[in-house]
Amino acid sequence: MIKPDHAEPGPSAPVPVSSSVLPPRSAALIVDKASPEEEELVLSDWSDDNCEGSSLSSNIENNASLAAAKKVEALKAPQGGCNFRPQENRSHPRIAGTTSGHLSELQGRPPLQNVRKSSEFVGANGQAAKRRSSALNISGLDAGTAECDGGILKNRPKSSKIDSGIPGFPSLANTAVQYLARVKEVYDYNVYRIFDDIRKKDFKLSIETFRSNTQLEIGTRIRLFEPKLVDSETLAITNDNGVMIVEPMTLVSSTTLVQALFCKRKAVFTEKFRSSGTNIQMTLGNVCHDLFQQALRRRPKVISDTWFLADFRNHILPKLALDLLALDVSATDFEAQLRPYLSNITKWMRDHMPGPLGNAKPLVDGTVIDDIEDIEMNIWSAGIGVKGKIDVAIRNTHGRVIPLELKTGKSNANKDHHAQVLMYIAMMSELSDGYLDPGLLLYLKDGTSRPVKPGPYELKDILATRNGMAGFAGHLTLDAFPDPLPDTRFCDKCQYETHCTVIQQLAPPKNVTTVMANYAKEKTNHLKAEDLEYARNWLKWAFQEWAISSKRHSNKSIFDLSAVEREQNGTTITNLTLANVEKANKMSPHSSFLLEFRRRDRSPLPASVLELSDVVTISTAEAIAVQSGVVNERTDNSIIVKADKELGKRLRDNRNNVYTLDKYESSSSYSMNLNSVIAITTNTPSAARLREAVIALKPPSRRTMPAVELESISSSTATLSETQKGAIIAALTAEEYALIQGFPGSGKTSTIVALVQYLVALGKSVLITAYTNSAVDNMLLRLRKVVPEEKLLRIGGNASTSRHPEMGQMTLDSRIGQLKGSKNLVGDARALLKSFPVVGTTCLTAGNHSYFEWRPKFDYVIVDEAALCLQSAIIKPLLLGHRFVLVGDPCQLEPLVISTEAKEAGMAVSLMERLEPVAAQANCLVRLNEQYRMNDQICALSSDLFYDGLLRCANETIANQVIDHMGIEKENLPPNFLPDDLLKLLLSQNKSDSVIFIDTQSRGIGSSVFEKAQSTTASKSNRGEVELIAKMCKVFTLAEVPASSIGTMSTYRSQVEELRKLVPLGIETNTVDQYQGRDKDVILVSFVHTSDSGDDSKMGGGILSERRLNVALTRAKKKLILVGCVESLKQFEVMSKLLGKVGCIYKYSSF
DNA sequence: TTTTTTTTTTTTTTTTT
Repeated sequence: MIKPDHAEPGPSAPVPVSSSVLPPRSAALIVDKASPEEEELVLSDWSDDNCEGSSLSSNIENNASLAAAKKVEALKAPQGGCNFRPQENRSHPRIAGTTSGHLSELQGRPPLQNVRKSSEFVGANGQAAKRRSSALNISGLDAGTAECDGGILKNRPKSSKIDSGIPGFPSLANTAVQYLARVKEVYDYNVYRIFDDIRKKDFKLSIETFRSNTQLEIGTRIRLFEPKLVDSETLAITNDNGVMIVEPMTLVSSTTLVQALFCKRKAVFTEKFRSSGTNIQMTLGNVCHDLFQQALRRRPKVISDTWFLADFRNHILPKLALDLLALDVSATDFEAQLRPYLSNITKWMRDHMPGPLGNAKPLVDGTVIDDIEDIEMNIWSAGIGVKGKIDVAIRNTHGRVIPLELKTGKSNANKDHHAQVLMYIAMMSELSDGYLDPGLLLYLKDGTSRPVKPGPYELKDILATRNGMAGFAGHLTLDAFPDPLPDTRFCDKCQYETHCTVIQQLAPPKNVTTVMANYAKEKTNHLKAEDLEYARNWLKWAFQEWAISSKRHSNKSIFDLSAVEREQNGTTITNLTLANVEKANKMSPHSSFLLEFRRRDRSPLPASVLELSDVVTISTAEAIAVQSGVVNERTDNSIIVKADKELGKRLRDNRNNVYTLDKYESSSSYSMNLNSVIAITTNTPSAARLREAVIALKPPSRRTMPAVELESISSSTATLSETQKGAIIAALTAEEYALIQGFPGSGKTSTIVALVQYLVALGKSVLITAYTNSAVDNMLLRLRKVVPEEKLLRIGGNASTSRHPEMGQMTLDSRIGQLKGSKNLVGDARALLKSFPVVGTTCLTAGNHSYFEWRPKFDYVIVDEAALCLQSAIIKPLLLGHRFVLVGDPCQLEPLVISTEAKEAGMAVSLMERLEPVAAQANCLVRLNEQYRMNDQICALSSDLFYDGLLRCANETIANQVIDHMGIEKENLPPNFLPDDLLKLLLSQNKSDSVIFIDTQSRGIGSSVFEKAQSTTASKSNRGEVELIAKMCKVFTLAEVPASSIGTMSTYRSQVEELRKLVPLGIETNTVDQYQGRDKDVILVSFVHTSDSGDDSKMGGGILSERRLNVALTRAKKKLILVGCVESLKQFEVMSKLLGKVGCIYKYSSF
């Protein structure tokens, strides 16, 4: 038996392979010139056998792999090509020569061919497209039609020659020996009947490896690579044969996977909670990566510490100010810590980069860099179910592309880093020819570098860990967390300590040591049973919501459907060409890039598919998700995506590339809600206070207001009504919190503005939040008129925020921009940013932005539209202040909850609604019941139906306002446009004609004008109502009612789309939900339902809720026109009540 | 069992057996 060479003690350092010694193109191919037969035989020279760090393996493994290799060889031989690559010969050239003895064993076999020709390499990027398109002639092929088969493209070459180069480990690129199956039946422990989607055939599958110890459930998807063929109908995965990937479309991030090697439970928290938080080491790491990659991109003439330092100071530091603030590190300190890294980066680049940048010295694996193939190469692999970003993809002089992973931490042998590179190697091999090239680790702290050589068993071990992770990651429930570590030594350093211990109480782990159980108990001692119950409910509901939404829009479809199919589903645009690339900021070398895509056939892009600020992935026919970005601009014909980097060189240059953009469904909002729930359980005084108010429902209290103060208020709030003043006083005197219920049109924004104005005058600090960016922007723009702009700061915000020029000045970016050239950036930024008394941001951003981590607490937190906000979304902002004021109306729209189960259990109850009874009793609730919007006819409807008659007009002028217009000449209308009596009603200036219900009488008549509501799979529409409403709008515009003061609305999205097509220009059409908070003189509502809408009683209940109807009825100031089929609508209780209140029901019949 | 819709780049960066 031949002993693997590196089983022998080898203290000698690897002999560097100089490129001048070896023939070009074959430096890695050790060829024994003496033996012609062997000339063809390719041996790897991934020399260096100081393998402790480079392999998890031991001698046992190597012996085993040798044995495995022989098996593989035996298996393959009959098929023809001999793909055997003797792994035991991984040694440096000198030793390679001495192994000819055992090489001779292999003589007589067919020579190896085409195994490692560089021309076969097909990378994820450039080369990929180029090579494959020429080889397969798909350049003329419509990528839209390129078929997907579970993530493995059908047009991938099925070469029988491809192998992994690692005996005992299958090629991941060889689709001929792959199975993508579903478990149909469980025969026995780890014996299944599966249906293979590729061969459309049943197989029996037995799992005989110790790596898989969980039973698969029926319906589970699995991918098998090169399983053992027991017979024509039986497959086996054994320790030595085959690899199984469970749920391959569930992508586990390679970094999470690596974390799992330390603590599986922590890794699952990372995937599901993604709690933010940074530290100095992480920041150093990010900066070093950035600098390294910048140098590779820009290739300065001379590489030096000075270049890096200048780049850092000029371009990175300004963006880093906020992070340093959060870390409380000065720029000087940070720079001092950075310097040693810079010299190591410089040294590595000078040594190893090709000229003129460097000296092209061989890397630690003996190979020489030819070029940099890609930077931050993004890979989504549905083959092994892993995703990741490869720091640097190096092309060496043999044409092989290998991953280089940069690390800034300690360089002592770290299995985790090794494992991460192994995943990158596997993913890259899948995209190329299946050969597992070794990768490299570079430690920038001390400049050491290590090769990472793949071994079959460690690869299998990591993939087994991935399978376990995928099970937990794909399972969105409170009990889908791995058991905690047995001991607690590292727990207090873990950022998920609270998550972990709280969830241990809510969902006890299956196996837990007493030490750990006690630890968790102790850490959660401050929580009462009701606190835990609250956390349990909200975590459970958040997971339910997440689970439903991930089922509906899953990023998995990118692997299951072709681009054309995905486009039909409306989340994708394909058949695109890259029309233009430019820098977002031409002055900055660190600028992001704007990638403009157009249809290849120049046709217009589908409307409303990918919209502004949607996150998208960019794919080509060959590789999924080569990059991600955000939609920055959108016209009929082009879409511009903003991305951190350019597309790889070859991708960009290949004119034949066909691109596909897919909407990326982010789950971060669910994570944020989950984190918020955890936040209220923490052991801090502010969380304890909030628990008392929110969970224990402790009645709030008020202080008495000194007379002086009272006086000063009345002078500065002269324009406000008495109730509005009352609201302000309630807020000012609240010890814990106050609620302001703003009835429709009651001027709650004015009240908030006055309150903030007064607080600022008193020298208090205020955080202003709302769930939506537009509500926050709206408030700040109003505030700007009464509070100096220097006191306002906007954190976060979307594209439309920065499009308000005035808003732009208030944003964090522009505020920090003002400090340009500062000698003490971090200190100055701290002083400046602390000085703003008023800060505006959305609820979710308040819970996530680093600014709020260091800033002193606010005196007040004011939440607008609080009744629209989930309790879990509101917790984090409330923790940022000493007391809070919730403003909203629980009688209008409630928080959006998709899961009916969660909704029925109470998830849609907003905090405002929850606190309302306690606050009312404690005299901490003020109702703004005087409204400044509707005339008394319109007001009465909502008042009677929803407010027990409390809602009333603020004054006579409001109560008596009627529509103002110029009248119309009948001859301006087409003949038979609308009946005369209807025209008269519409334009009537009698107040009693302010509310008109137009009964379309369409139930059951099958009229050609009123089509039945189209019950498609999606939304509903009613063509007849659209036409009627469009006609009425026309009447109003002819009578010179300004289009901007007319609005149309419907509960259904598709009806809104139909309306938008027909309604005269300038008239706004929205869903009812979108109209909340807004008003128009004239409002026309389309109810859509007719008799044949399906199961009416259930349907209407969902969409025609009391709250939604309340919003619909309270948007019009002077004229409210309701259109619907009375017969169909009156079966809904709330609608029949409404119909009883409407004075004027006009029966419309088509003619 | 249907419908509303806002957040949010992504994946990573480090530390610890």
